[in-house]
Amino acid sequence: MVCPVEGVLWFMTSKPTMRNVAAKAGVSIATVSRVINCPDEVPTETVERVRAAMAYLKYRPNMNGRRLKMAQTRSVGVLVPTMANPVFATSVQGIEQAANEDGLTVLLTSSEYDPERELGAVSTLLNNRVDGLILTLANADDNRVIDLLISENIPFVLLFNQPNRTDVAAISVDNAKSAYDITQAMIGQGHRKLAMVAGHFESSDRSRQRYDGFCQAIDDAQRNDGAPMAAPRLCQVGFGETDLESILEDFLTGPDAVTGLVCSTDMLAIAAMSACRSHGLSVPGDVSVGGIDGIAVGGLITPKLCSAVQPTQKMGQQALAFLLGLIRGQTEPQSLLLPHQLSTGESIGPARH
Amino acid sequence: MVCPVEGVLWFMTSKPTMRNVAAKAGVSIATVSRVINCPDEVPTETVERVRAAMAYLKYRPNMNGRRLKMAQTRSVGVLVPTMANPVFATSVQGIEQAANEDGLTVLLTSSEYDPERELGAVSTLLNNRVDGLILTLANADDNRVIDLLISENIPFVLLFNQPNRTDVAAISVDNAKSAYDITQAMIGQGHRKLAMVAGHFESSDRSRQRYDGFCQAIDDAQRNDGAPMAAPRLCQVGFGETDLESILEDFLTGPDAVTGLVCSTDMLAIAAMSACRSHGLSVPGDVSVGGIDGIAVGGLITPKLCSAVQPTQKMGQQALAFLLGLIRGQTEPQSLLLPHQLSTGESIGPARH
DNA sequence: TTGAAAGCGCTACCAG
DNA sequence: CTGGTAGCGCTTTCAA
Repeated sequence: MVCPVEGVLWFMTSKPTMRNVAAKAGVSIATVSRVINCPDEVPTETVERVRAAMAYLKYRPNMNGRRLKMAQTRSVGVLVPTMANPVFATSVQGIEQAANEDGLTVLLTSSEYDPERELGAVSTLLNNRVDGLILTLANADDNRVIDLLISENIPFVLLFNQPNRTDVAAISVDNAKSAYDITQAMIGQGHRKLAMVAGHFESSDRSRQRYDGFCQAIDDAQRNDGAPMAAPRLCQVGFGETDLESILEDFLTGPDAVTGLVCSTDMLAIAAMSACRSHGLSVPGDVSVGGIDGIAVGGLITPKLCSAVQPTQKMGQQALAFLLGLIRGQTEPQSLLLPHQLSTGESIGPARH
Repeated sequence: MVCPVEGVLWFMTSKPTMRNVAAKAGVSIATVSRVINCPDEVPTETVERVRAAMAYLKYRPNMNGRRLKMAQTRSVGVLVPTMANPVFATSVQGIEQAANEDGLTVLLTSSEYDPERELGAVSTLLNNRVDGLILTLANADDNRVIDLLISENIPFVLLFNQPNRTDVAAISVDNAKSAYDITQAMIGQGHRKLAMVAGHFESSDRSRQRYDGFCQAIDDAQRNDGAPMAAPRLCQVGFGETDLESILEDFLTGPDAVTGLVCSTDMLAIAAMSACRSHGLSVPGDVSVGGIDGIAVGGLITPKLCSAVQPTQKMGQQALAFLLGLIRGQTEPQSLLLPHQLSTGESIGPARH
């Protein structure tokens, strides 16, 4: 009986494997493997015969077979809150680009800011035996995901998170400092009544850190420069909130109306500016807005009048490079705080007519 | 000698496998497999013992082993030009969400609008034996990727592409019609001199299709309504172009200056509006701008004065549902044209963050 | 320079 | 209801 695997029937039935290539080229599968992985150790003539067979059969190496055998899977897992936020999306673009250059496969998941889904997503990624992970967590402190990753001893890099503990790898801007600088700049422009617009703290540790910086700046201005600052105010907005008009009403109207809004993120800044206009306020003029994040590389929009900018796509690339170092054991986990660039004055924006 | 695999040493050395679980629970690996895949066929008592062993050992099923064995890998590949464009990013968010609900793993790649990279990325995806693909191609006509996919007989859905051939699955708005409607609306507002701002045709077939619709609308207005239209003008912009100020100068100044710009995409509309302001023009007022795309669900910004909108996140979800149908063989490939909603008047608005 | 063979972790078939 | 077993496609010794 003809061995079906080296016969002809499989041709239409299933995808060609190394066996078929080997049979076609008249060599063993070990040789085919060598041609794929270390062609230098095989005579040119043989290499060519095998390559010809591969081309003829349209052979495609099965990564799953390889992964099962090898220690490394050459894949990385990525977890972000949502791709609907351009900040995260561009960072993923950076990750993907860098991964592509290294021939790594990217497995993508999103949590929608839900810690429960974070855990599930990471679990799936681990089941896939990724070599490492890049994550943006809702809250990086006391996080079960981090405990899990550490206990499983798998390399990971936090992106945008700025955790308390210093033994985990993290790449971020200095959230508190960014907010501090923006607030200070706005105070320098004469603002005395300021509010911060931020996401709920439980779904974004960045929010809380930025709020801290905001308060600190007001406090310092009062204390050191004797500026007659109104107490810092906070407007917390839930993720997914689509319209800030009514939410911001208390802040934008009445005798205690603020003259400036410091926003925790670009998206909130855009939303806030829209809300300002809905209330008949001009931006700038009656009110100023400042935002953190800044979408710079490949630059989309920076619709803020005052912003702390760090190119997020580049941050993604850096995160992958960092992760690679960890995977290879060449680097130790550490917190990397990237400098932000403060840009004041009006920048481009669809928000202005 | 103690069999190392069931001994104790592996504990620190390697990850636990079904063997270890089986040994711990005092059953065979076949039973462990059943507990995972069809617990109903196993007595409750046994199930619990096995589950306990899994928990104790922190067992994690290895998807690569499973994939090697099974016909389906329960993974899908996604290819977009870039995640830096919110339109694609939100669509990926939709795909990821839907995939997550179905327990599918998403492999993400990006082409940066480069056909060469498209082919490489898809090739990698196929090496991973994904069950199907969702792709946004630079140009879906006469595309080697499509030929490859068809010859390999693997299910795929085009997203945003609107190919000539009718035997491939595609989900898109009607590009020509969108541009036609926007242009018509602007003509209705009194504009007689219009230009289209579009990406280079070779890196986006949508651009060309939208330009066709633009020209058609002007032609029809002239022919049927006798409107004294100036000839349609075209400003082609390379992907990644960040500043349209000088590029648009010829269109915005001089005696032949246009009064309106129809933009092929949201991103271009944003950039165009910015350029208009740089030239001292108010938007709207001296000039009007209209854009196609529209980021609606999860909506970021729709900074257009006149736009054709179709929620892109939902499009991603639909694409995955469509793909699932193809994979299961329940659906035939067909082109799905989603309706666009024409929104005129000023709408700058944010939404989620 | 090459090949035979032993698995990687898993599923599914078949026999008990 | 359970266990033994034959691979899935691949890499990697170890011999020849």
